[in-house]
Amino acid sequence: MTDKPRRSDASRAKILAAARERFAADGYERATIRAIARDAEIDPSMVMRYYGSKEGLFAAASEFDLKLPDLAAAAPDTVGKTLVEHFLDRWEEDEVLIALLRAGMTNAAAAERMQEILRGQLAPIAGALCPDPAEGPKRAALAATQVLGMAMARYVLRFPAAVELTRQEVIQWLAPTLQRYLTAHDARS
Amino acid sequence: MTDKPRRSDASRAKILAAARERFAADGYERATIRAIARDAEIDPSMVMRYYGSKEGLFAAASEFDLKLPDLAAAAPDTVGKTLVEHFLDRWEEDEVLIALLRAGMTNAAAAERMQEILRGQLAPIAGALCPDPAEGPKRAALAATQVLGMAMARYVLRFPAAVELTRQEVIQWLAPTLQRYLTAHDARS
DNA sequence: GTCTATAATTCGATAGAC
DNA sequence: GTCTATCGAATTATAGAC
Repeated sequence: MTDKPRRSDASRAKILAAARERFAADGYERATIRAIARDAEIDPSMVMRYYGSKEGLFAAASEFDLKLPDLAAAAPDTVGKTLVEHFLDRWEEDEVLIALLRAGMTNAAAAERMQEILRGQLAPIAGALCPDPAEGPKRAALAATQVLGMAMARYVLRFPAAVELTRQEVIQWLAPTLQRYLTAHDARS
Repeated sequence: MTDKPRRSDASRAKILAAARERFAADGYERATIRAIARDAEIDPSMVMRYYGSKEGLFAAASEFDLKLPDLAAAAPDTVGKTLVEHFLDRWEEDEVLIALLRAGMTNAAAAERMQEILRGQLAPIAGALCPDPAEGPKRAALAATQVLGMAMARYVLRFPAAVELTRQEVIQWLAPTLQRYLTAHDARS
């Protein structure tokens, strides 16, 4: 499947890096191909040539792997804590998640990509953790509401009180919530 | 403070209603003044005349009152449930909250408006509920992460598993979370 | 592969007749 | 108050020279 390396691979990588930054910072519509090209020190027409259209560029720039750890292997009662710590790291090391979050609010392709990640990467693990495997999608969605809500308040909307939370505080407050969403036998436990 | 009714009040109201719909459905940048005017069956130049600019129109269309009930009066252990029920109603009856959520991701004025609502309307109540009144902003921000995250997943991104949750399920899963964020003595209780 | 030039739209905003 | 006409700027995308 892997093509032989093209001579333009360096340019393509620079474009993708610049695109991720711009989409993360400005959202889909405000991030212009011109600005991305300027950041990448490349002619705008090259971006079109390589990725066909703005949508194609976004699709390429928004591929993402959650890199979830093997939660089943860890102690069952530390699932929530492990997950919060993992997401804190991912939010802060990779701007693609922020880009998806910002763009997903107004761009259908971005919203769909988030759905794919949820369904393909988080739901299976949730199904393995919760009492009824059939509830995987539901448990994953619940966990996503809390994780995405924190990301939005802390990294996008930048509510002062959410930004000022220490890493430890985020972990301590959110871990029990995720633990319950993913492992509780029913909502009232 | 109240000016005498202008002859154009009906037009202004129609514009505001159309603006709320468009901003909620499309976000700030994709919602055009031309489209809003068309929906309101009014000339686009009238919108500019009445509200000065697109930003002015958004500011007028995004005024919002959470209409929070008097939580201190209710039974202390039903605070979470009461709050989830209230927000479910507000999300579904008033599109301004969705508009703010969508627009807040790329528009600074919208994000600021959300901060005002959090600080002015939710934080005081949180301060009255939690053990240490000084923690009002922090507790309110935590509650907001969960409430906004659910709204995003259910009404904006429309994750199937989040959309399919019944009203009862949303209440049962989220109520204990909000209860803990707002009333727990510390994160680990 | 790279760049210039430009097509084709669309937008917010303004000027001015009536 | 209402509308027509239009400006000026910005966008994605394309055609074609080198």
